[in-house]
Amino acid sequence: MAAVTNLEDSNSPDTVAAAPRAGKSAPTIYDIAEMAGVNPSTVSRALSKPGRVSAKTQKLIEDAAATLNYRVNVFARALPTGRTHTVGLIVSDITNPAYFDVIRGAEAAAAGEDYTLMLAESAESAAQELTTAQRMLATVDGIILASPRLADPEILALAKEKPVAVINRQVDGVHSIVADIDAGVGEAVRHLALMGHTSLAYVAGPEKSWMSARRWESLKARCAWSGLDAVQVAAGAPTVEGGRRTAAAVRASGATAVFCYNDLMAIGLMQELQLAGVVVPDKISILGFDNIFGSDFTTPPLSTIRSPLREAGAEALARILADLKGAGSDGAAEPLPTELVLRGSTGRVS
Amino acid sequence: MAAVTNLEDSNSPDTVAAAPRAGKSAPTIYDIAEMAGVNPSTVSRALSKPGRVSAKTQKLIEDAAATLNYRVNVFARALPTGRTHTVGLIVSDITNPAYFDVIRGAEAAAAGEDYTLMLAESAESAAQELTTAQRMLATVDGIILASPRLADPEILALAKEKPVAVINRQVDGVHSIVADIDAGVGEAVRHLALMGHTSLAYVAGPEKSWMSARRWESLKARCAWSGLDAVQVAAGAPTVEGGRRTAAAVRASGATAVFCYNDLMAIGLMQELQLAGVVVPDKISILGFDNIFGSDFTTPPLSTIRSPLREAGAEALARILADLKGAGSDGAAEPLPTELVLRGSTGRVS
DNA sequence: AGCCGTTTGTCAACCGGTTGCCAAAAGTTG
DNA sequence: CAACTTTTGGCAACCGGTTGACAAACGGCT
Repeated sequence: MAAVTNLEDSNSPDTVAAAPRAGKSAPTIYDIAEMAGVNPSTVSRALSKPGRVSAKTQKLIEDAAATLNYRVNVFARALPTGRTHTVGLIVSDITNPAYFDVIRGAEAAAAGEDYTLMLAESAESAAQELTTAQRMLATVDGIILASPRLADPEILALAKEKPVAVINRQVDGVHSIVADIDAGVGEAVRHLALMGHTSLAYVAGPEKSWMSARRWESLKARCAWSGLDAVQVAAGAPTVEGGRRTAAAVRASGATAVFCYNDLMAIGLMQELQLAGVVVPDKISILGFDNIFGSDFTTPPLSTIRSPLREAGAEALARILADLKGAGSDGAAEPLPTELVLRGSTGRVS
Repeated sequence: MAAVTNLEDSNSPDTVAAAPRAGKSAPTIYDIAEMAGVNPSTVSRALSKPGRVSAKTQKLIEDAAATLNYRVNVFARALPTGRTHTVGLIVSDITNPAYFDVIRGAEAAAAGEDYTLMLAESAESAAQELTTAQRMLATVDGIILASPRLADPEILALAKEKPVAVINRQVDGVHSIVADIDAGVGEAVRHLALMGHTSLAYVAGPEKSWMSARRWESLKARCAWSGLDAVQVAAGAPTVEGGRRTAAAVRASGATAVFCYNDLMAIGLMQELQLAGVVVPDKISILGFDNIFGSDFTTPPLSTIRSPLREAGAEALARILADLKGAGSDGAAEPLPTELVLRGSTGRVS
């Protein structure tokens, strides 16, 4: 488990000063109370309940707090309130660059609201995801699950404890942030059809991945509509290595264009195919999903369907904060847009 | 310790929109005390001070804790002790894949000791790194700084508060985990000399980067020893984009082989050079550092000097934990080994 | 049994905030 | 100016653990 802390605190990098008080311990609201000549509870209110005390006392207390360089003790605050100003984010695989943007987006949104992000990974394991989530439950105010491998009931159980938002998944009763993959897939299929492809294939990701199934359905539907063939030819771990392993099945399928569950797999597949002498895109076109870091390093650079991951992260965090603030959780927002990023791994059928 | 599969009441009040309901309060040591017929403080000791209570009572208490499915309230514990069982890790840029392994290594080491990792990023800014670190100080037991941009005195100041370990940097008086770059650089220079190169160049990273300076020194020393020319020709942000910007300077230098501060820069440089029609490695050989994810996606695949980042992360965490446990393990361990990874971006001089 | 040194468990005082309840102070109104 | 309403600040009781001091219980020994 790891956390991304934000840094709204504009405390001066005070070189020295440390503790104006003799003792080394940090100043408390009692110190402030004494200095301002009021009761500790008044200090507490001044600092956390805006408007509860008079402007005059407020100023008095804020000044005292400033000169003492006071910072709340988050543990002391969390003990009675249960609130930690922290939101957890669990990703299925931290080495998947696709999560960069999710993390960045959530982090930025958190920082803006004076919240801290706690990051953890589940190593593509549903069991680990569950234990991690339950461990987190004790120390965070809400949880974001990015591409969860958990089953719906488990997610709902978590949501009963604390606000939960899922990314790349649709779970009824839980904030679900999903990209409108139909848009990107539609664009891609149209493009491939134009290039003369008639037989498309899909390489699936993990079987527990809701998004993998969703992508396949979208592709299938679109192909049916366009009168193209579409088959799912393989599945595997959503990694470069996983993609490599599907090469044989893909070749055997005879398809001239193949969609992969994500860019990582697409890259692995392309590498393996090229190793076997298959020219991309002349012999076969390859498409990924996500547009991750490095997807343009390959030769040819990978064509892919871009998802607004950063926005997804920010949106997930915003939903949780809204829940926390008691604001009535609004309905499902409209899905985020996706778009086709055309590079060199797709081309005219030979 | 104990895995906690706690699904409790499965009575679903139908599809209520994410009620942040607190749930029935978690069991406390008071509940355990009552169940076991002892005093709460005895429970506390049984659970945290091994050997302080008799084996009989110990068992009694552990059983009660197990049946109640008890978990300590970390806030309640942290309040009087100040210990949070959390270690912070600050990386300079979370989108740099080089940190994947650092994070993974530290995370694994932490999990093994029942600690939690808190991750933060400083966005390559020394100021932000400092505020982030100071903010973290309040909630972690120790801090790991990966490739810090901070100045030594600032790092030492942090180390005075809580245990600190730095990765990719040498700071006297602070746990410093550095790779033995001389080994990898030596290998690389020997290889290039063999290939006929006589004029090498170095593209530096951020000026505040200790590691960048160190790499340059190592290269310079090695070249002097081998009778080769070596010049630092440019510097820039340690990113793909930063690497691109150095292309002109690199070309102008006339060097036939260039080391880049890291793989990201090497990739950017190579892309820009190729765009200008320079053939790699025929016209110019390129070497990176770190062996990051994606460095083998390029054409030609990047030759690089591999650092044991994962081990570094684990080692840093171990040092901090040792400090925390009071074991004054000061001794600077021997540096971690590096090695040359030869791929396609280096070759015989034309 | 009497004495003495260990264990082992209990009491109570924190750690540093939050918050319900109440009374004093301030502000309004007739 | 009295009666009444609204603010504002203080008191004290938590939140759930940890820990020093101390006494009761225990065990060994003469």
